[in-house]
Amino acid sequence: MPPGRPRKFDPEQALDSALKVFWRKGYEGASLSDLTEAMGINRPSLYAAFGDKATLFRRAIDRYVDVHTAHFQEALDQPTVREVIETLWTGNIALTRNARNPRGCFLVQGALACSEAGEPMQKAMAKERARGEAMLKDRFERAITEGDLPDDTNAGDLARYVTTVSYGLAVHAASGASAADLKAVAEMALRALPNQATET
Amino acid sequence: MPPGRPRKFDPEQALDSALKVFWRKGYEGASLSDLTEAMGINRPSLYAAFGDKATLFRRAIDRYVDVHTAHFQEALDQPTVREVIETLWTGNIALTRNARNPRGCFLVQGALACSEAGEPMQKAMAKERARGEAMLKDRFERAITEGDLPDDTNAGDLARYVTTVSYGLAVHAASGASAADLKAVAEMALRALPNQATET
DNA sequence: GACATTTCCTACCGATGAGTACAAAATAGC
DNA sequence: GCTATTTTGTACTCATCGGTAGGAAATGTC
Repeated sequence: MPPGRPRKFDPEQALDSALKVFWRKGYEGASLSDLTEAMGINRPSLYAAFGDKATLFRRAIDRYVDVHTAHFQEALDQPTVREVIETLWTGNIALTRNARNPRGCFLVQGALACSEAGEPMQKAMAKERARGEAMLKDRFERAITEGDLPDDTNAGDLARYVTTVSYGLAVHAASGASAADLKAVAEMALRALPNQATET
Repeated sequence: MPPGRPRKFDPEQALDSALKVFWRKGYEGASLSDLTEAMGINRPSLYAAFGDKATLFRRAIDRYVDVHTAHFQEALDQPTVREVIETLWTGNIALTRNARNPRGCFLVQGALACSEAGEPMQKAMAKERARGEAMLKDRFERAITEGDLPDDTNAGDLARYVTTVSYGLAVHAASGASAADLKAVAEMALRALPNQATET
């Protein structure tokens, strides 16, 4: 144990609490009072442990990606494109409708529209979303070489389509759509895949 | 002309300016100073003409629906379901990427995540989105009776799919995706429609 | 020109925003 | 027990938030 008074809170738990506040209220809608209350710590402790509000938000982004998007890698590891996308959307629905978390996707609603002060956060969220899309694109390019997708498939367009549906599902989830409703959308959206047209 | 000092601004123009601020920054990200500056009026004039910030926001919603979603009715009037959806998505892309307006869809990003103070606005936006979806559902039910859609089509699911893609396109547009990119997504998304599977 | 009416403008209000100063409290090492 | 070190808690800072008071200015009516 290092010298000095021991801290009375677990930084990881506190970060999880902060993430939930940002997730529900967005970067600008979350006040420091909201954050400290949810984290169970006082203001100076927050600043000592996490820096300012912007830094805390960035930490929350990383935490979200680490903890709540594990299904993303699981999806990429699926053997077929159809399973990749099915796993992703199913995981998205489970995530955005998980009763233990705020509704919707943090990366979509955390800082979609905001004032100048929030623009760096807006960009950070967009960058993170783009990173996910790029990973999908890579996965689909591999599928083309493997013969799992037709040679003339545009992997970038397909990846963008998949993220488009993901984001749309997230908006619906934020407004309270049920998991069953979202599931029906995902099933329908799967029909757009190349080589999947006549399977249903 | 009524008695009293004449107002020096056009309320409709001022409302358009306020809408753009809300559109870009969201309900909570838009300050009264942002609003009055963009509207070219001072604070008491704003309050006299529009009431408080919440009322102004609601007026902005109505204005948005009236002015910027005209393509929605045009889409509903199309003879076939495919054309309905094509017109809708094409119009959405044109709207959310119009250089004269903020990027993205006001109804999606205006109040997706916010503090308690913004919750009534959040609900108002969701209600407006749901209204659009309900109109699509009605249109698709009509298409079923007309034989334009298979009898076993679930009109509600289809409408939700269409709005899901719309919202996803809006998120992409807000992050700066090009119209061409979005158009490619819309084309792909059309492949999910019943009876459209093998047409491409 | 006097009056009623409406808008405009400056200057303010209390509340809350993010961020911090400073001292008391709690530990480790000696 | 004493010192060095770190965290905690209270109480503050200043800027900005949404909203308003009150008087000057600009019109129509008489």
